[in-house]
Order: sequence, then C-alpha cells, then structure tokens
Amino acid sequence: MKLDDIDRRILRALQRDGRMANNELAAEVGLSPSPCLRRVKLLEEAGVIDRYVAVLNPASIGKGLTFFTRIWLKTQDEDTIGHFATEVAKLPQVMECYLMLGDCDAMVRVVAASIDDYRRFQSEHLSRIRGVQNVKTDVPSQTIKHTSELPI
Amino acid sequence: MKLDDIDRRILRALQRDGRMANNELAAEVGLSPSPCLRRVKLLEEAGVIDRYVAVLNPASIGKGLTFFTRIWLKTQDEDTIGHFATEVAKLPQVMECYLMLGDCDAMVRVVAASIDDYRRFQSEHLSRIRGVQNVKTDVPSQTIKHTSELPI
DNA sequence: ATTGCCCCGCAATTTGATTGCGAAGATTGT
DNA sequence: ACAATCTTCGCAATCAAATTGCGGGGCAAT
Repeated sequence: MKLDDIDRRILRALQRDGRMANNELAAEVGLSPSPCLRRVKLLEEAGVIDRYVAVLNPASIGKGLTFFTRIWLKTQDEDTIGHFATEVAKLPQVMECYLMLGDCDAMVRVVAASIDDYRRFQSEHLSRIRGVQNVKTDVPSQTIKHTSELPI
Repeated sequence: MKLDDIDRRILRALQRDGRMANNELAAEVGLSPSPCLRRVKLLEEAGVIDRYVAVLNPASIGKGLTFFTRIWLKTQDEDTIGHFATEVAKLPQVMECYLMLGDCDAMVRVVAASIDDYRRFQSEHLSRIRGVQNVKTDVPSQTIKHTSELPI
C-alpha cells in the first residue's frame, strides 16, 4: 500500500495514542473528521495498522523483570525447530522469540515476577520443550528504551 | 494497586483489543457499562494501563527486518553509560535497549528496511555514540513470537 | 477544454461514552 | 447479631463522538 504524508502523520499519531479521538486526530493531521476516519479504516483493512492494544505497566501486575534466554537445540532439523517454535509460542511468559543463525538457535525475552519465578519457568516450561539442549540466561540491569513506535 | 478478577479480565481484553467498545468489554467481563468504564479509568489513573497504541505491520512501512546488536563500551563508568543511554534512546530505529551485566554492556533491537539500511544506521548512528567501543550484530532468521500481551 | 476519477468537507444520523443517583452487598465496630 | 458505613453495582438521562450519504473541487489523462 502506498502511503502519503498524511497517512504517515496518522500512523505516527496513532502509535503515540491509539485511542485518540478521530476529531483530534483529524485536526492534528490537517483533515476534517470524515476523510480522516476513512483513511484510518483503509489503513486497518490494508493491514498497515495491525491492531490496537493497551500497554500495561509490567511492574504493576507483578511482571517487572525481564530475562533474555539463549537456547541451543539438540539438532537443527526442521522438525525440532518447528516443534520448539509452536511450543514456545504457547508460553504466555514469552514476549518475544526469534530463531537465530549462528551461535545459538533461538532467543527469547521472558517476563517474570522474580528471579525464582523465572527459574521455575525455565526448568518447568522452557527446558522441558523437546529438543532443547541448553539455555543461558542474561538479565538486563536496566531498560533504557522499550517502545512499539516504528519510525515512519 | 490491588486487582480483582474482573480487573484482570478487563486488562486481558484490552491487551487483545485496546479499542474495544466499552459495552462489549462490559459484557465480556460480566459488568454493566458504567462500572466497567469506571474500572478502566481507575486502571488508567493508577498507571496499570500505561497507554494505548496502534501496532503497525513493520513490513508494510518498510521496516521488516530486525537486528540485535550487542554493544561494548570503552569504560563502564556512570558518565559513559549515561551518555550512551540518552543518545541511543533518541534513535527512532532502536525499539529496545537494555543495559546488561556480564558479557556485553548493552543490547539493542533495531528495525530497518534492509541490511544496507541497517549497516548505514550502525556506522552513522550507533558506532558514533561516544564511548562505544565495539558492536556485534545478530540477525534472527525468523520471528516466532512478538507480543505486548503480558500474562495476567 | 472536457471528461472522469479521487478525495475532500459538510451535515444528518446513529452509536457509544459519560455522569448522577438510588439500591444492594460487603465490611467493620459495637 | 445488629447497625452504621463504605463500596460498587445497575439504570437512565445527557452528552460527545463515530459513521454515513452526498455534493463539490482539484488533478490527470484524453
């Protein structure tokens, strides 16, 4: 889908505030409400806007800690990787999971309430996925930035 | 803030669809619209709901590739780290940045249109931040999961 | 220059958000 | 156990926002 300057302004605004009123959005991007809303709907239908979400404060629901875990699989055949992928995707504590080329086979970002909470998760869920040979966990000492706003 | 079961259901629903109509939300969590909306407002004021955002499809705006970069700083003094943190946070291509203990000093997730786009970013922005000694980039071959839905 | 197309803005309608109020249930202290 | 109090609910009225249809203007191609 081709995006013009107004579309980009709409996307920027909705990435900042996904619940912004259409009137306000229209004023910000320099349109009247109806064509503005029409563009938003088009962007949704085209899949440029994937969805709208509420962003929670992890600490306030007892998920304040982040862990990065690198994972090595026993083998790198499609079956092992595929099974790992489907299983790890089911774990709600896993916020991100990437298959990697090179050193490790996969990397996941996990949220947990505490180190013990994480340890339990690792031993009871992550390590039990068939094919997982080894895991190594890194703990960030501080989060500098964590956004969903793509540059546009 | 203490959360009861209805609050958690509200949070789960709004993480799935942050623009859900209040009537629909109320029906889903088993309340009438007014107390439901009141709870949502309280959750917002308490900071449990941080904000609402539109989630874009990165590929559709030409930011389809993800890169992980580990960063080593020349020194680990507060000044060097602090300067790095403020500068890296300004870069819109940087979606996540964590300070790490152990091997590397920081890790960032960067989005870019292409490998060349990323290379340019690395040499023109990342490596030029004062104190940055070395960087190593890993490219995920596949994204298995990438969500903002915290388990609650 | 004229035709056709696209996208705008206006205005009317519908839908949803918001607020005040009385009632029901839970909690605390006597 | 009972009464006072606090909390949170649901209803209903009001208000604001979303949505849709329609006419008009600008731009491109013929």
